Amino acid sequence: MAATIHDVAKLAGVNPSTVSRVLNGKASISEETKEKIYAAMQQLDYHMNSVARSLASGLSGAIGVVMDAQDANAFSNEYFSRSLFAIEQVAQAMGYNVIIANSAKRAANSASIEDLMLERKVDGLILPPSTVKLALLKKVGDFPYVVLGQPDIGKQGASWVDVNNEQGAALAVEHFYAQGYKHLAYIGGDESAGFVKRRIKGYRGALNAGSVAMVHFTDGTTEDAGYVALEAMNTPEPPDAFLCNDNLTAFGALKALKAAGWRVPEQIGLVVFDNYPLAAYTDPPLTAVNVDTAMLGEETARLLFQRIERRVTNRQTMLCTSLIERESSRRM
Amino acid sequence: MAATIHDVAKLAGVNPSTVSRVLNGKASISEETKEKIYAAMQQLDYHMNSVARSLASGLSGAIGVVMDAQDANAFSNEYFSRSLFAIEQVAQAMGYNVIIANSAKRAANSASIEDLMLERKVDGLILPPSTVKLALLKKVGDFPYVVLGQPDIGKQGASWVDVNNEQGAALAVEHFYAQGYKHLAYIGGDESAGFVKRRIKGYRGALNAGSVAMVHFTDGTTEDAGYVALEAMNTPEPPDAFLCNDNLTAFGALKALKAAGWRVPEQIGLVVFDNYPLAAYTDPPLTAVNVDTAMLGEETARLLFQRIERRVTNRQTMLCTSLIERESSRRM
DNA sequence: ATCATCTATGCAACCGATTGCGTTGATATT
DNA sequence: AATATCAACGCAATCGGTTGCATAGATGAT
Repeated sequence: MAATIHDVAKLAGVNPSTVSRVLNGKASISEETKEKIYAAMQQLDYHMNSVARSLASGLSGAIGVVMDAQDANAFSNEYFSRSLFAIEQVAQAMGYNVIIANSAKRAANSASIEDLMLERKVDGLILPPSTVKLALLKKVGDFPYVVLGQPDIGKQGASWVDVNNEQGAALAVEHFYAQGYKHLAYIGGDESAGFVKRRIKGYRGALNAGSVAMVHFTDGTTEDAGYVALEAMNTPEPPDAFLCNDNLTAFGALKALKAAGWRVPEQIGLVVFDNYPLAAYTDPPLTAVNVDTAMLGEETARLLFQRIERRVTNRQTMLCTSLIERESSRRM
Repeated sequence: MAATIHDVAKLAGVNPSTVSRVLNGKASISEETKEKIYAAMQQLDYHMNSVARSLASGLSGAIGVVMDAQDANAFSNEYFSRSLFAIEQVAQAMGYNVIIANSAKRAANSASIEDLMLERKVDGLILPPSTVKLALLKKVGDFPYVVLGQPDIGKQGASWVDVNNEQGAALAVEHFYAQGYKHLAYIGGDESAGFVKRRIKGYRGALNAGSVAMVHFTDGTTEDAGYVALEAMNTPEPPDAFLCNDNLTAFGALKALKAAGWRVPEQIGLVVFDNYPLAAYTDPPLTAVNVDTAMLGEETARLLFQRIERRVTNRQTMLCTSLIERESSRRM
């Protein structure tokens, strides 16, 4: 068996509690005693049993990150992955572990998500907006959690961090006008999603007076995006620019438009939400509303740790987007 | 405070150990007593304290998945993400949690990875090939772990699960020949990576007798892939088909080739390793050597759990690839 | 009727830390 | 010199389960 705090104490000729104090730097311990204890730990190759510590301290030393990926493809969602990376960075710096859990495919019970909290496996939770409406949060009480994304509904006063979708959409609209596009359209996404609604709100709000807001929802697939884009072009007053809800949409629209003989960006401008790595390598490269996902994850994790330490009250944070201009919307 | 096993026992009028037995279904307990205990648990809204259980049982109930992402972009690596999704699925079905850890950006010490094991935070570890050479594994002893990917070096007898890269490359070569391409080239990747070496080995082995194996390494960027591809075309005997090491390479090569006036697939065939979701939406769509990443993750997790339960000895598994034929290599 | 078996449950040690309280000796205060 | 203060460390309870051993009662075998 591995050495325990008792073994170390015996070898160093002190009480286990003294070893514990050295380990945690709590009370005042003489240099001499510390030396002996460190030497003993070294000799026995001592490593803390974090489980025992958790039991005694009441803290698990882990946070849970919940996602709601319907399938492997959704999981691989760049947006989430990149945030997760940042979250892990922050957690590791804080000495915390990150436990991931998928709420979507739970075997008939999202209970296991709650159990992360109820069975004290984590000290805090990062949740996707979709889970906020669940019974889950009723049980949360004042358990520390932060929503990664603005919840559509749910109790007021929840902590969340999100990108400013309205601002991002407005940024794209302004860019379109600046480049001489006049008849804009929003394409892609699902009306029921809150972030889509907010983008459309920002898009509408930034339109010139008198403009008609065209919005074309899709089923989210690349194929449907292409189909819907062409359909939009086949109207009395076709748009000359598309703000694409996501990268799959942009890929589909771009492909279909080119195949139908439209020239991008000369005839039609394209801007996509989220600067997916490959956005720079399409033909032409896509102008993108950039979401700093690393920052998003970082802020979310930071806020969660502040909540865990009870240092702050609940709060909501929105991160501004920026525009990365590429060929797909360069007309001037 | 939340209810404990003692509270439940008192309310049910039994001994805590009896409650524990009911909880774990261990010994024989009368239906009558069970009823009383379940009722008490219900009434008190009892939830197991998994930390206490871990301490007593010596099992953490979690596995660790280590990755070595150098940056956020690498982390978002589809390949890894999709496997991770499958791993989480299997773990959740087994009642285990998944702790993720990034070995690359650890604050000056990969020690925190070891600590997952040494501090008993996890019962098993899924490691990337790169970590196998670390001092880490020296400390592993018989601690259960599985490498996700064939290690380049490291002690013999390690457990790993990987896709059969040689077979995949051979599959692509055979396909090229079947489609009438004659002068093949491998492009992309880094010579030092073991999986690249294995792909090239498979590629070479499948070439027709007398063929010259052309291999062009890149720095992994899309830009360099394009540059290198054009350079390859600008030789006395240019290739008429490229087997691309990864999707960024394929994107870069495709873009550069088209820009230089080459027609794909008529003049030049393209096959890419790994069926990245967007591979189907390039122009033309890319033929891909398909890696079943979900299966990869699933097998890896399964093997780990078998190792944890000491039910199997170490073993190595290779998954075969399949070819998804699309336009980029359709000449016939 | 006696003894072996078995079922159902209690008892208490244990897992490996943390921590409030108490004690001891040394230094500082007046 | 007597007392207050404080640094340094020991003691033992505690966190919430698990589990080997013991035991009482019920059942079965001979």
